[in-house]
This record gives sequence, structure tokens and C-alpha cells, in this order.
Amino acid sequence: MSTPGKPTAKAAARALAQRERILVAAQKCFVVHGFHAASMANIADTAGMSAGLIYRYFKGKNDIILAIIERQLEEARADIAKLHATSDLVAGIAEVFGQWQANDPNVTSAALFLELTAEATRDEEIAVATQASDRVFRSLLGDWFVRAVADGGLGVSQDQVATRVLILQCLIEGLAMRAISQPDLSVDQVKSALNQFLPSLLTA
Amino acid sequence: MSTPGKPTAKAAARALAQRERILVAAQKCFVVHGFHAASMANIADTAGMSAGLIYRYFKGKNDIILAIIERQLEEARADIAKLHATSDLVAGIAEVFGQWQANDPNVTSAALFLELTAEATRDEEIAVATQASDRVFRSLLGDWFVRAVADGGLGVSQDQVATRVLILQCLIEGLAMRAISQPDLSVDQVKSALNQFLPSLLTA
Amino acid sequence: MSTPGKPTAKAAARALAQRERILVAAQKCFVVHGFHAASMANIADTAGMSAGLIYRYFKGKNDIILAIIERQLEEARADIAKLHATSDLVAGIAEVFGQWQANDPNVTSAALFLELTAEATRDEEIAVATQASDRVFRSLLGDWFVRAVADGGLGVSQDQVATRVLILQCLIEGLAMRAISQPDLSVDQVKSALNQFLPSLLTA
Amino acid sequence: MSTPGKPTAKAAARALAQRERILVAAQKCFVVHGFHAASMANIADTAGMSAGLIYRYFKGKNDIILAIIERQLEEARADIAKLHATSDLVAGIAEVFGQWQANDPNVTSAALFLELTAEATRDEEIAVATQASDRVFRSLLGDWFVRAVADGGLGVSQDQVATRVLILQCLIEGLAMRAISQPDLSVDQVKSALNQFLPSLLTA
DNA sequence: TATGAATGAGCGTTCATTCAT
DNA sequence: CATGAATGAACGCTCATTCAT
Repeated sequence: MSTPGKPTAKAAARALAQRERILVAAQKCFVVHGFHAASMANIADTAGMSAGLIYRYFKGKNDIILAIIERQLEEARADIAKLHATSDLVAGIAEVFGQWQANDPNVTSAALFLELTAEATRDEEIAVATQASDRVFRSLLGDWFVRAVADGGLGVSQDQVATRVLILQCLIEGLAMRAISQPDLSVDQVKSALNQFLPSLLTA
Repeated sequence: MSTPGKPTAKAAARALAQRERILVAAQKCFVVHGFHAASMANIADTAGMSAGLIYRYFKGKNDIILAIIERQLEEARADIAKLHATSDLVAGIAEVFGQWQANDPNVTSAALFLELTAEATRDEEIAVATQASDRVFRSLLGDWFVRAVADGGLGVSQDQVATRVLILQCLIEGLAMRAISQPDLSVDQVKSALNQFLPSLLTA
Repeated sequence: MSTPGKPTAKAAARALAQRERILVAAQKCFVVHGFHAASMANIADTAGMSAGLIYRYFKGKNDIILAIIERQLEEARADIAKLHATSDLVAGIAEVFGQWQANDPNVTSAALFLELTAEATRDEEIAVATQASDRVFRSLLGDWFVRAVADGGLGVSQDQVATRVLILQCLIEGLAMRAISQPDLSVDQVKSALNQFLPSLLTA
Repeated sequence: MSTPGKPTAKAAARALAQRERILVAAQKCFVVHGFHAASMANIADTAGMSAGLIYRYFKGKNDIILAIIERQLEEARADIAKLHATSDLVAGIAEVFGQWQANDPNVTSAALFLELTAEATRDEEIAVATQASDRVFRSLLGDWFVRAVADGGLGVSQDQVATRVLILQCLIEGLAMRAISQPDLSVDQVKSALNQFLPSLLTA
């Protein structure tokens, strides 16, 4: 009231920063322990705050999970945007595969992605969020496929888009499982395989 | 000791049957609730026995999870065997996709598969088991690719096998995620996509 | 199964005994600390068991409260039955007042009665239970008023019953508050006052 | 110190106003949620101030409860004063009963009264406060009973006062419980009952 | 004076595991 | 062999209270 505007903005900024701190900590904990095994105390410790404080910024544990899903959607959107910029889809996918294999708790985790998807079969809220996220992702991929080559797209015909997107997604998401189940699979092998089979998917 | 030979064999058979009862119940519970949310009481109820009795046949909950992984290996082997028998790989994969989408607690579950794989990044024992299982699976698939056409194989050259197996696995496992994240994807669409892209993978 | 009937009956008896142990402990704790301030750990300690065990016999804390209400109803029924037997209503009420003033955690507590009634304005389940209990109590009292003198009743006319029951209840329940707020009020003073004003209530 | 006299008086007045704001808010919250279930955050919100500020005016939650008791004493004194003014005691009591049944959070609440009394059996400070309050109330009622009819009193003899006050209080406080446990009891029924039994209490 | 972010202890509850029967 | 009562540690979460701003 005394200094209008500013203090509120400052407080809002702090709140956002705190939410971010919590989400980063939660992501690490979820990657390391899994959704259910990671405790709020775990997350609080990792975030360097008391457990109770988390509830000022999130309604509960489930709320954190949903926020993490949205984070992943935004990261995915950013990745898609990069696809537009680069002509080298193979290198992009291979890089993501490398990150998944390294299992760095700070970036998108393959394990988290799998567990999240599995959880969608049990939690209605999570199901809604993941399916919505997935729809957006497919739509973005589809736009890229269908756009004219002159505009940075692939110029694929409309009746082919769904099929191509499906296969491409299977390849990418399948690599998430390979990153875990086949730790001795090298990035180069992945590149080589993709170089051999992706072109037929990407040509009009 | 008192009645040697026969009774022991009988007891061992009973023990195996009990383990099987428990595993079947556990699989159902895990599919429905997930590994961590499924309680031992749940499993005991489903198996129609007391909670305490389970500990005569398994060291603990983790021990059951490990056994479930081995069960899945067996089932995977059976699936591979069916691939040999059928000439129609596309129909086979599409059928599995349909089962995954239906999420029948009695057959291999996509969600369980994902959760299990995710868990492998956290539990060393599970990692070892899943990777061993995966190696066997790849080996069986590889054999089929490399075997002569006359012997029911595909006659693919040795230096192409790893690549082909990799792509095929990505497609199959990618469909596990599609079954969950894209519930409106029809079996026919999957068949159509596979029919378009599998041939290039399966020809020598 | 092996020894049918008996074991189940034994188990049921034990379960009932455990429920009773818990209810007795809960009543003590509720009297001493109040409904909300009494913790499940408190009750478990008082009952001489672990906190977790309580949940085998009660759904939760609210379930215990509801069971205590029913207990009180049964005790009230027993008290009413005694009224039938004795011609000395004044002595009976005065005795109850004495127990209330002593605040013995083992018998019906005035404080518990008040808190329970207050809670009924907030918890729908408790409201339903207390009102049902109250209806039964009033009905029993009314029967006694209306019954012929020859049958141990008071022979009060039908159109007078509701009024008489109302006043009598106010006097009894009012004494519950007096027992707390006026600790120096003697049982004899209560008797004297009741002897002076009850007769007009009890004559046809 | 810097501006002696006046500013201090102003500050004291402000402090009293703040205390009043808090007490009004607390009373509302206590009526709705009960003493223990009402949170300091609740009270702060209702009072339109921050939670921390309350601690400048009250030592803690218990301190607020004690202050509320004193408030009720003030209200009770006011009610007694009204009894003096009206010749119709029955109508006055019936009106209070109606307010109790309506459970208006802005006036004296029956539920709060009961909970407060119950709490007196547990908290020594509350016991002292309620008993002192009760003594004053009885004294005021007694004065009215004993005062000469010519002075607006009832002219009851000294040795009858205690008994009459006791019965009258039981009737009034008993109606507090009736208001909760017998929600279908009408104000008219109460009036009718009081009209029948009060006269014998009020005549010399 | 006033705020509200932060703490930390304690809550009700669940559940893997043990063991007397 | 089989039971299920019992434990105890941990969980997610709430809230009275404090204190830097």
C-alpha cells in the first residue's frame, strides 16, 4: 500500500523463484527415487527449505508432479522449436538420447518420463495432463511435417502426417527405454541407425 | 527328513505353486496400483492368502518385483517364439498394442513395463535383471533376423542386425508409450503405419 | 477352517475386547484433553498399544468419536431403565450430578457431553448421531411420563408430555454445566432444589 | 517518549480497537470451526490483518480464548440488565433460545458456550475465568430475585435465592443444549413450557 | 506498525514386516 | 504350513509462532 506496485511485484517474483527452487529439487528427487519413494522431506532438504514451506507454493505432492509435467511440455516445445532451426534431426535426437543415457538429474530424465506415463494409467489428473501435453507435441510435429519445404517444413502430404508422426514418436520414445535397458548402446550406433531409416520418414 | 525323497519333491512343487499364485496376484496389483502403491495386504488378498505367508516364499516386496521381471522375460521369450511362427509381424505387434491399450491386468502391461524400466535406474538389482532380460530378447530377435530365409529367418547380413533390432525395438517399445499417451490411436492406424515402414527393416 | 466355528468366535471376541480397550482409553483421553487435543498417540499409549493398531479396529479418529456417542446413548438408556425401577428421581439425578462434578474420566463426563454437543454444530455425522441419540432418549423419557401409574409410569396426559420432557431435560443438562461452572455447589443443594421443583413436573 | 501524553493515549485507543477487531473475528471463527479447528490464519483473514500482527495484541491463541470468555461475561451482564428492564422473562429467554438455534456467528453462540465450559475442565486459567464469570452472573441474578418488588425485583426471601437461581440457570443453560440437539424444537414450544413452569420460580 | 515468509513440531494415517499361535 | 494381530517408522500435511523486512 505504502509503495504500490513494486512490493507486490517483488513478492510475486520471489514466489516464482521459490516455486522454481522446489520444482528443480523435486525433479532431482523424482529422478533419483521415483515419484512415490521421493518424500516431501527429501524435496525440502534438496531445496534447502523446511517441508512446511513447500505447501505455501504447492497444494500438495500431486500438484508438484503436475507442475513438472507442464515443465516437461515446455522443454519439449523448446526442443521442437530447435528442430525447425536445424536440418539435422538425427543429431538432435541422438543428443537427447545421450542425455537420457547419462541420467543427469538436472535435465529431462528418461526414467521420469516413463514413470510419469505409467502413472497416467492410475491418476486421472496426470492422465489428462500428459495426454494434453502429448496432443500439443504431436500437433507441433505435424505442423513441421506438413509445412512447405520453402518455409522450413518437410512438405509431407496431409494424409501422410499422422503416420509419419506416429513412427517418429515411437522411435524417439523407444530410445528413452533403450537409454535405460541398453546402457552399452553408443550414441554413434543410434546416429547410424537413424541415418539409415529416418530419411524415408522425412521425404515428401 | 522323516519321510525322505518324495515328500520333499512334493513340498517343492507346492512351494513353486505358491510362488506362482503370489506372482500372478502381484502382477495384477502392480498393474492396477503401481509398484509402490500396491500393498502387501493387497497382494495377499488377491492371492487369497495371509500377508505373513508371502514372506515364506519371498524375502520381501523387492524380491517379488525381481521375480516379476523374470516372469516378463519368460513372456517376452514366448512372444518372440510366436513371431517365428507367424509370417505377419505387423499383425503380431498390432495385437500387442491392442492389449496394452486395453490395460488388461492379466497380460503384459505397458504401464508395468515402463515403471519397471524406470525403476532400473534406481535399483541395481533391478537394473541387472532388466538388462539381462533385454540382452536375451535382443539376442533372440537378432537370431531371427540373421537366420536364413529357408529356415524361417530374414536373411539379414550380420553387420545390419544390430541396427535393425534397435529400430524394431524402438518401434515396439515406443508403441507401449503410445498406448497410454494416445488412447484414441486405433489398432488400424498402427497397422497401417507399420505396413508402410516395417518392410524396409525386414528385407535383406 | 481346521477347527470351524470356535477360532472365528474367539477372534471376534478378542476384536470386541480390543475395541472396548480403545474406547475406554479414548474416553479418558477425550475427557482429559478434549476431542481435538487428544491425539491418536495419546489414545494408543493409554490403551497400551501401538498407534497403528487402532486402525485395525476403527476407520479413524472420527469413527472412535461416533462409537463413543453410541456408548453414551447406551449408558443413558441404562440410566433411564433405572429411573423406572426407582421412585426417587431426585436422588438419581443428584447422583449423576455428583459424578459429573467429580469428573471421573472413567464414567460419563459432563465436559465430554458438552464438547460432543458443540461438535455436532460442525460435523454432520456427529450431528446425525447425537440427534438420533437424543430422540431415543426423549422417547424413553416420554414413555415413562405417559405410562399409567399402575405400570410404574407417571400417568401424565399426552398433550403434556413434550413440555414436561423438555423441562426435565433442561434441568438435567443444565446441571451438567453447573457441575463445571459452579464447583462449590453441593449435591445436597441440588437435591434440595430438585425436591422443591420437580414434583410439579411429575404429577399428572 | 518523544511526544508524551497525547500520542500514548491515541496509541492505547488504537491498541484497544485492534484487540476488539481481533476478538470479533475470533468469535466468528470459533463459532464456525470451534476453538481448536479455527486457525490463527483464519482469524487473521477474518480480522483483515496479518497473522503476525495478532501477536502484538495477544500472547497467543489461548490468550484470545481467555479474552473471549471475558467478552461473554460482558454480554451476559448486558443480558441480565435487559431482564431488569423487561417484565417478560419468558419472552427474553425464548428470544435467546431462538438466537442459539439460528447459530448466528455474530451473537453469543450456544456451541461456543458449551465448548468453553468443557475447556474449563482442562485449562486452569479458563476454569478460573469461567467460574469468576459465573459467580458474577449468579450474583446479578440473585440481586434481582431478592430485590423488593417495588424496586423492580421479585422479593424472594434470602434463603430461597440460591435455589431459585440454580433452577433458573439450569433451565436457561439446558436450553443451550436443546437448541443444538433438538433442532425441530420451536420457540413457541419453549415459550409455552416456560410459561407453565417459571411462575412458581419467580413468585415470592 | 505491519507483513507474510519461514520454521519445526506434531498431527492422523499407512504399511512392510515380524512372530506368537 | 498358515494366520493375522501387532509393531514402529515413515509418510503427507497443518499450523501456532517467530522474525527479517
